[in-house]
Amino acid sequence: MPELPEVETIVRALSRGGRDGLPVVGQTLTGVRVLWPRSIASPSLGEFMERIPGQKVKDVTRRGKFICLNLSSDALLVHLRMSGDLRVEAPDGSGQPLPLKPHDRVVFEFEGGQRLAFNDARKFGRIWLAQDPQTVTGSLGPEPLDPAFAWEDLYRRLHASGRQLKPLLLDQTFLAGLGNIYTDEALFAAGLHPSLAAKALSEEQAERLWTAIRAVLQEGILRNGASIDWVYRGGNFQNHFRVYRRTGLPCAVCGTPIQRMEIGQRSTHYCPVCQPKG
DNA sequence: CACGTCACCTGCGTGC
DNA sequence: TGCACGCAGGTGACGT
Repeated sequence: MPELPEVETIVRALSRGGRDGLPVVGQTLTGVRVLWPRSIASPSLGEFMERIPGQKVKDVTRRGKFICLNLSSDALLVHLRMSGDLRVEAPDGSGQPLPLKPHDRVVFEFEGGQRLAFNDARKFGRIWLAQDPQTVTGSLGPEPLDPAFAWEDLYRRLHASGRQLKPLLLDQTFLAGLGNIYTDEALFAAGLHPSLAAKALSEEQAERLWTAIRAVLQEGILRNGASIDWVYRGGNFQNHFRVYRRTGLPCAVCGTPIQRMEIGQRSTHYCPVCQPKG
């Protein structure tokens, strides 16, 4: 499911409240229930459950598509992959434990009865507990919205690659945070064909791509992400897609039907006129 | 190194 | 109605 804007939306809600109304920052963990052990990537299940109780959530940050809950002595990292989500719940006042929802995989319990549920229908999501978050996120590429990330950096990295634009932009070690939606939208906004060789881009085209990537991510965040199908809650960027899942519909700029192709086993949507190959 | 293929999973929409 | 099939926001492990 979630790409950078969806993850950022969740991080902000966990920090300040929002979405579910309840922040987890400042709360102290009392324990964790693991209903699908494979959701825990590292350490072992036993160690994971042992190290959690007593740790307080200092703050919640994001690196690429990873959610990072910074605890008293560890970092709790969550990757939602395709269908994961985090849900904060307050105790209902009855004194009874809150019921689980379908596909709840891991439930964190806080002092005072509040909970944080990791829900993941497809079971692809993973959770890590690490002293140093870098051991998990260390190989990620630059943050596209980092003020220090300049268009010249993108240009240099594009020219260091022998790959096509689409698979390259999806590679998290190249740039952290883009997924299938925002890659297609960014390439459209930049007027670049998804199968262009990254090396072939001019400085001007690289700068356009840099601007486009940042603009679509910012717009996604502004709209609280995209909610598609049954998975994500709250965002409305899906109502503003210009190419993603719009196969056959007219391009908003030129009216040409949007086309769909496969690149690297991922469906790719583009306007054949606004995004020429040449 | 770049690329293709499969694996991991469940649920939903479509069409027969 | 039932069922097969294709498709889905992601990544990691392989083999070539």
